[in-house]
Amino acid sequence: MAKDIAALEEKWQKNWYDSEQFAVDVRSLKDPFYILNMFPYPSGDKLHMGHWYQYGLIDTWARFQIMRGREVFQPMGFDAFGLPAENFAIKKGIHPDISTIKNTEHMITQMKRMGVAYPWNCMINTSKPEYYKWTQWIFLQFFKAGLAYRKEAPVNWCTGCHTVLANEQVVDGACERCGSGAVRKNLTQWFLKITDYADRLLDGIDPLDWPQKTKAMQKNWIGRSEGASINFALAGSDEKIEVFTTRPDTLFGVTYLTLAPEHPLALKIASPAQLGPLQDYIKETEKHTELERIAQDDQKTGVFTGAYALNPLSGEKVPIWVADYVLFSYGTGAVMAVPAHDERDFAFAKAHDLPINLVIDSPSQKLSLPLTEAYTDKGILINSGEFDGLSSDEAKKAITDKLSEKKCGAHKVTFRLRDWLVSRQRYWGTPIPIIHCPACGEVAVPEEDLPVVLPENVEFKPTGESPLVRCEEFINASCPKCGGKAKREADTLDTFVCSSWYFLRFPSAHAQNFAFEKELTEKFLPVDKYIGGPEHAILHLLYARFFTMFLHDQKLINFSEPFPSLIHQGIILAPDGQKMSKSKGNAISPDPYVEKYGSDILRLYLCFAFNYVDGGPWNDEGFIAVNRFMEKVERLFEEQSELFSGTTIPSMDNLSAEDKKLLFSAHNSIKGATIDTERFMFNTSIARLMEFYNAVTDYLRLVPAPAQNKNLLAQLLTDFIKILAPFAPHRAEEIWQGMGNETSIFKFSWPEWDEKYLVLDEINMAVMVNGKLRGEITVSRDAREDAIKEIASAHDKVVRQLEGMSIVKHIFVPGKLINFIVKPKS
RNA sequence: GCUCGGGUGGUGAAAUCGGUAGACACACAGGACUUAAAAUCCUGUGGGGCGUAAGCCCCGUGCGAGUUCGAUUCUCGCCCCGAGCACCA
Repeated sequence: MAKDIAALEEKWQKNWYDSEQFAVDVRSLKDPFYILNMFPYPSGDKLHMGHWYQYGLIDTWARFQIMRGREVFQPMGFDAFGLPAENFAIKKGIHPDISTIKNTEHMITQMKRMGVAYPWNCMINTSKPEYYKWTQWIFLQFFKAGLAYRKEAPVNWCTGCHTVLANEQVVDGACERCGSGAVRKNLTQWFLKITDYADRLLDGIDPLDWPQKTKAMQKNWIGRSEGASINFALAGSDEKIEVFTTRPDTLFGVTYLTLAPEHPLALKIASPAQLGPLQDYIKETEKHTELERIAQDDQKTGVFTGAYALNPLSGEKVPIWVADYVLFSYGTGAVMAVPAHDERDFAFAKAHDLPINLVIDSPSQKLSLPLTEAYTDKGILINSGEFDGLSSDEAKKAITDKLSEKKCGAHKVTFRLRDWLVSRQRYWGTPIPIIHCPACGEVAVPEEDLPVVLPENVEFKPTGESPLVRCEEFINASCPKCGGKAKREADTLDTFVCSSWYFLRFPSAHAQNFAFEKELTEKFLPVDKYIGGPEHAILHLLYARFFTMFLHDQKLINFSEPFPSLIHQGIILAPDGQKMSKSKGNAISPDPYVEKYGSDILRLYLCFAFNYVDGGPWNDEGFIAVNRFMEKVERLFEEQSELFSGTTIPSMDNLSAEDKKLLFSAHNSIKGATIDTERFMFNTSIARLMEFYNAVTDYLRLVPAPAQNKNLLAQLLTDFIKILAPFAPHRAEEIWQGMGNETSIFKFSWPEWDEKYLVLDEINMAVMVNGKLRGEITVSRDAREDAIKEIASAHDKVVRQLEGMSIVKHIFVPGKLINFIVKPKS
């Protein structure tokens, strides 16, 4: 059996791919329906269960859309640059270019074994010069627009991967890839100015048809806070310290200022006596990884600078401290500390014996010094001069206005989002197309010289310095401006840059002269339905939106959101309910199941056993169920094979009661499967299909052969197999061919249901007494309320319930129920 | 700590503009076919109680309240699980 299935599936794969049935001629499509799966990175050489779940079931959805008459475009490519692919190559001891080619080829073979309907003619690979040439080109557009810049900044350095990381790639203070601790280093790096788009990225979220959670995560990541920037004058100097606060209402409660260790004024303002300890402290904080800083989060360390600042409104003189609980990269890198009304400031003040002044009174609890904890809620101002008695909200505005008036502060909005660090000190990535000239500075590589090709013969093991630095023929160049001796930028681009525009490339996958052809791109995009894992909720989805907005502003495309509609597939867990992982040894490989049962059965199982967006633990028993169903279906079509020759379109007059019942079930199933498949409810779609099957076999069993309506059966079984087709494409093609058809079932359209067959002559209605179900009655479809009331009140059980009771009123829901409200007779 | 999900039979799960909870399966039990088993087909299957039986009654969607003729669905409070964020001033 197993062998036959393998041969059967291979036959149809050959059929589809040899005839290029699913290839797309992008120019001939009029109204394309763009279904996009997040593309895989070839960090391994095999498709895992997650790939099957995503690509297999979305292919089912795509085939369904094809049969519904849509001009489906469901392309596939490979996100081949980047650390995962490079680390794989290092582990195997081969060049990443070779391992990438091998891995992608193997993955394509496996996808074909899955039987996906991809337009292979539109495939892309981000590590090929024909692609990364345009990644470089887009980078240069950012550069020319002033949105790609290089600066020295404290950055996250991964000690394991020997490269800097983006903020988004640091998870719990560690590298999201290798888990090594990230240390802070001051380095000169390339950034993309995503912060310029913070407002638009935030405002664009609400209208998106995305999972609620993903939208919330992205909003939190962008993290808009409203407050004020306030200037504190340095006592005895012209110097000013700017702080950001969301609580200007607590300004009179400031008892000290705190600077981040990296703050440029920190050492500058230090008194001679404090300079030594301060330098030691700053050096000490640099050594710690983010991980260590988080671990010691209760102990608030810091050192006094010896300098003082003046409160702009109260004129009070407060000490200035340096502490590493203040982040240099957020706000202004300096905060006004209000220990009475901020937990962190409170902890710091306690630890270093700094004064605590109460300036907000709680409306609900009595506050008095000494406080046992900070009171961080809003309240009424006290000890705040002219602002006493105002509420926090009123005071925020009043104090900010006053500061603006005195020109020492202003209303300000700050974002949590930082600029995106895109340079990496690793080999396997897109070279940054910049030349450093001693005379001209950073110069863009001229467009006609693109791509800047990644050299092959490079010792690429990570050392902390870009491997390209040591590649003489690469690094040495002449300045495009002055022609003088210059050096190329040796860093490569983060792989997330490659994937921030790939969706634009697919319709013009092989274009030589453009990153993407404007007309085609605008015809295909934005993507109609985007599918991928929830792990990209922030990183990729945020970057891609940023790129799209930028390219829109450059007038290169006419839309600014790439993915108006997105869903995340769930995660298939190991049978123990844990995440599948190689290290835990609990991973279920799809391969043995494909070998034993075939790819359609694996696909069917994944469709039927889970709610698509939830996923869940794998279990073998459900697998047997779908295999059994498939075999029953094949047997049914074999037994009924004579139906498909010699029958004609059924007459819908003179149908027997059984015929009508069958027709009802069939159309009910068609309707359910259509609606449910459209909304990714594959499990219930298959349940409807099983009901359809059960209705047919009940009919065959209960209606004597001579009375069976052959024409009707033939018609309905034809509908049935078409519904099955997207879920079990190979097996359905085989059955379809067995029915005498010569062209692929996917060239035929999905069946339509007719509401008129869903209207029954008689309907069941619930009968309730005081809201409790007491019985069921069968009434004629067009029975009137009073007639139904009469029948219902005559029902045995109702009669019993009505004993000694009088009916107060009744609730009637047409077609559903009648509910009698009764009370004891007085 | 904050944000967002979720909690329904022995199991995977259905059903929420409030309207007959548990569709469709798995597993299990009984039966048919078979020398036997497998496969297949039929019947039953939320829990509890009463009854020889047909049947009847009560309880039931994490827990406790509330709104309603009626709540898995809405509101409030709580418990538990998952995911994400986390010194963001």
